[in-house]
Amino acid sequence: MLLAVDLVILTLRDSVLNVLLVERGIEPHRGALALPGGFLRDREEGLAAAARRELAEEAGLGEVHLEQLGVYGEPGRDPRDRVVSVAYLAIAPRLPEPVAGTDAAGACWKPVEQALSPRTELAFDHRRILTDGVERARLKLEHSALATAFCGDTFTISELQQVYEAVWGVRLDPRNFYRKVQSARGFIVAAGGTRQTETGRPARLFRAGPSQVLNPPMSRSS
Amino acid sequence: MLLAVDLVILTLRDSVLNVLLVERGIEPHRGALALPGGFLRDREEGLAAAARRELAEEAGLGEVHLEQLGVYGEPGRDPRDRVVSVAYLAIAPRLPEPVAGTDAAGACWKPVEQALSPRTELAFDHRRILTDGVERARLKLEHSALATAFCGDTFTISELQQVYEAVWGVRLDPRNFYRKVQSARGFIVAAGGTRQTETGRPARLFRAGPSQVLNPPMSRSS
DNA sequence: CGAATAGTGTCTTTTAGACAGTATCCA
DNA sequence: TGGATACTGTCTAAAAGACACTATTCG
Repeated sequence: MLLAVDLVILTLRDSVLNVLLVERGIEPHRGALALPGGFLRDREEGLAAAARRELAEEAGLGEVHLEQLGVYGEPGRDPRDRVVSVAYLAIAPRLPEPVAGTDAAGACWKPVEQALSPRTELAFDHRRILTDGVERARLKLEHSALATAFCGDTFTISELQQVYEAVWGVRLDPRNFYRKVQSARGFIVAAGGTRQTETGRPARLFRAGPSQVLNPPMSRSS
Repeated sequence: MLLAVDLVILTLRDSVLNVLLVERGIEPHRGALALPGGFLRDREEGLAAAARRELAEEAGLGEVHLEQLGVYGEPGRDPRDRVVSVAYLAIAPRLPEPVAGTDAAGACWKPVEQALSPRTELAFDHRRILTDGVERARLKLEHSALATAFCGDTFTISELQQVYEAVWGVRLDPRNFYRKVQSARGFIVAAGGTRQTETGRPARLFRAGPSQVLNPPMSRSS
């Protein structure tokens, strides 16, 4: 019996939700796309530690949001052996460019919609894992401060709004959104200073607040 | 490396949230209380299947709500060997009496509050698993039809209200609760007939509706 | 009848959502 | 100045919450 760790790493690129995928170089499913991951390295490695290691090795990512997604261990999911995989969900802020200093050469960001389309072949049960990961992210946006994990250290409110719009696939009213995130206590706190965009009035900067749970929660409509 | 399954089995007894615990007969933690569970029996047994088997063997429970809670696999959680445990959350309706036809003789229901009090010694990291299971149940009550899993096939609205009050530890207004559960579409449907209580007007019977997700969600206050 | 629980109606306060209007930048 | 985005104010409709009231049972 083998224990593996798989990662659903989500980020925003050009206001579109993307996931990090790697092209498999070995059988089974050689040539197909897969979630980054690997087997537990040694018997004393913790699960979360293994996830952080894979995150660094395969994606070059350090301090990002990481949470357990679930276990996928049905017999037959890997034709070689009985493999039980612990899936983790990672949320990364927008990165300079694809993936710098990556171990797995074939790693690339792909829009989630494209990755989940029937035309894309994903290895093993990674389609299910990715679906569950995206669903988890969508649910947690409503009730937790997860959205800030998609942003850099400081961010504007309209950047935060883009996170919600991209992950949920909806359009939100900027004016109501503005008041809503401000009224959710502890969600965001003013960081001081402003950020200039291409055009228009500069926006004030904020950073993630102390609260992990959102009260009141965000609404998916309007 | 060993793979185990542990169960957080919750039910209501006398309007109090209870969890099923077994007294350990072997080392380590001999004599301490623990969540029911065990190792995967053979290499081809699925995880959910193993959870269902343990549910039947250790608690005599058949068709109950069962969902994955998480993986607990930090090195050192079991002094014998590296054990990775997949925790499942099970919700059972109120049962005739303790546990009939049980394999583990020492199985008993215990109020969750008591089980989590500092005076009770739980084996391994089962205190954490139980805490997570109760927290999951509390969260899911708001947005899903999980509450009906605590009730029998048919139930009255005040029985359903007792579930919320016990799990959340709050008092709810019966009149507003009544309208609330009725207005959440697909939550409960009339089953026909009434149930007589000790005193007062007989209550109409309902059964679980088709919806798993509650819209609008239930509120924890008032 | 009174006590107790079931179920309905209605009022008030709060919140969500729509949207007009002002502020501050760039070209 | 116009155009764009940031931010504020205000109105309306919907929902949450408080609570009076009627209905039906038992003793």
